Amino acid sequence: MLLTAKVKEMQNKNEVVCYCPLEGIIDVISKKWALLIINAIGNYGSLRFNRLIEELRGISPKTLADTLKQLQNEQLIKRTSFAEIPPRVEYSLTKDGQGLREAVVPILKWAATRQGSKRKECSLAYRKIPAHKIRDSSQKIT
Amino acid sequence: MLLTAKVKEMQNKNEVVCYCPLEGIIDVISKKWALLIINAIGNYGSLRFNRLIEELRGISPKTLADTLKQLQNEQLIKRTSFAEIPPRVEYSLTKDGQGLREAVVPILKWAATRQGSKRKECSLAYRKIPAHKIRDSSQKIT
DNA sequence: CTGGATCCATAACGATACTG
DNA sequence: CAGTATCGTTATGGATCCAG
Repeated sequence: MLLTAKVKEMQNKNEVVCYCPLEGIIDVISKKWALLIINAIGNYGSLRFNRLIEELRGISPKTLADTLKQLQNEQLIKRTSFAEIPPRVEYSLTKDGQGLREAVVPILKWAATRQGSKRKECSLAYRKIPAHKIRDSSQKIT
Repeated sequence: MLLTAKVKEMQNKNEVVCYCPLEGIIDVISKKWALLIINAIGNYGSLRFNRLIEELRGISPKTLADTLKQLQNEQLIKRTSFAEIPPRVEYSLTKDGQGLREAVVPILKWAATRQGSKRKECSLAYRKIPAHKIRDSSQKIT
């Protein structure tokens, strides 16, 4: 049996999962700050630019701006700007963004329990970043 | 209530998941080929170097070698070399590696069903790569 | 056959200063 | 406040040739 035919048959039986949908997304989730940004916004419901700078201790405004734009292009976050003085912009998760935030949890749990992780405490690098904790969205911080 | 205290309380109740275990791992899974390599090996049980080159159409030997080394350091794959002429080396997944392979599936499924994916077929870039299909490990290809 | 060594192009990321 | 502009550093991946 040809490989392609075999794959097709398995796909019909729902035995095959494909990496194709990841195209584009893999470029996003592989970015250093992307998941942390999505999580930070998810933790609070919505966040402003400078608030994100504080949450993601160590990120530069340029990097944050770049990443936010990509996340918008992928429709993972929504940007809402208010015509006020001083200007105000809020970022929140789209439905897709919330979905991604939840889809990542299995990996986190796997990483937490695997053999290689001897760490009990959070590492210094991450302890400085409030956004490294995932909180249930029903328990938003105010 | 202080934020730190709040976090700790939620952690006890298992309501908080932390990104810290990802440190190190995030550098691995974020690499362009890492997930595809793990999946390719998982699809077959074990694979040789040049076989991987074929599966991952487009990867260069250096990139493959580099990535394989990282995956070994993270104990996600195991390298077995046989003292033969010509030399033979086989790569297989460790238990951790299999765990990661499964932990990724939710993200794949999320990506496949989300709004942004209008694609029915696999994109050209991925269609060329046999390893972009996840197969059940009980149905290895021979 | 399995890579190691070398060189190169590009992109990611950061620091800082500045603007509507 | 919410970014942009500019510059520099580093990390990543590819091409090619070579060696045990």
